[in-house]
Amino acid sequence: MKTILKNSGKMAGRSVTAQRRLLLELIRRAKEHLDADELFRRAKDQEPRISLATVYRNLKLFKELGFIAESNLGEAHSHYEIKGAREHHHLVCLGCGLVVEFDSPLIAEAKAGIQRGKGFDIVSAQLKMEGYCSKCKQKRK
Amino acid sequence: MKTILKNSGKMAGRSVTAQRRLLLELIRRAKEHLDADELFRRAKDQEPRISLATVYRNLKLFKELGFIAESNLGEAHSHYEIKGAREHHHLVCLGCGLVVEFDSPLIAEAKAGIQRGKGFDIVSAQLKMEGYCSKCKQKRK
DNA sequence: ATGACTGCAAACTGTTTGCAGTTAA
DNA sequence: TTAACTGCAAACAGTTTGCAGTCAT
Repeated sequence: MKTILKNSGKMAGRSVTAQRRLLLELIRRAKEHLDADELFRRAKDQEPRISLATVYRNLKLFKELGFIAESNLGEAHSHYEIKGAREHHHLVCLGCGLVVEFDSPLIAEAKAGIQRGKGFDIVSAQLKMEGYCSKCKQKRK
Repeated sequence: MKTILKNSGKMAGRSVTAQRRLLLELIRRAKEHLDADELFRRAKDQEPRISLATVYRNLKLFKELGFIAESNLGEAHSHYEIKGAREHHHLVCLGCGLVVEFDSPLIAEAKAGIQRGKGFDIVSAQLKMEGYCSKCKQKRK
């Protein structure tokens, strides 16, 4: 975690604190997408004095620095995850809340097209599809 | 608006109230995406006694019935719009907040692929891209 | 007539902020 | 040393809910 903090040219003027190391480490380790509250709970296990405000402040910072990605999966609150090499997208079941990740080369293609067509410099693309999974599809009939 | 309310098979058990007619009409008329508060403000012009709670309750209902689509464009609150024939997507500028709508046949293609591959019954697909518009691209250098 | 709907105010949830003390550089 | 960061508590914005009265059917 030190690596990611130290290596980024954008980290200029930002301190590497114990809280930041811990939070980034927890986000990296997490298999699923974490929300702020879950991250807070996990952080508190190891550092009981950490505050929720610090979690929010640093999530915001990590996002600005491009370390993590934010996604709004239907619910009221946001989820976060480490920005990996491959961009992936979300398929959410409206019946049971199941979230499936997928990737599609078509999205990258669309991105390139839009970039060219609209003169935008695109930083991230996020596709969210909603529907019913095979199980819930049955029940609805 | 009566039409949309009356014709839907799913409208069973739901009353057609003046507030619902008004809200749906306002959403339909709006060119841009409305948020709950803006919709409330517009509704109040014509029906001063309407409450914000009613706006929220009905937005939720309209969404359940499939009349409108919800989108989270980076900000804290949601935006709504009538579900039209053609699905469109959003390109948001991180610099100035500009929102551009676009459509891409590739998305429909991706949808079909996922539907086949994952056994999902897909109801909606929403692609959000973030980046910097040509103007903001300049300023950042 | 009666269940669905509304307005109102109060409650809640997720997130942000002011401040005084602490820490990384 | 000092600007950046933290914890705490209080403030906020957006949204939801309980209740008593009103309206659509």
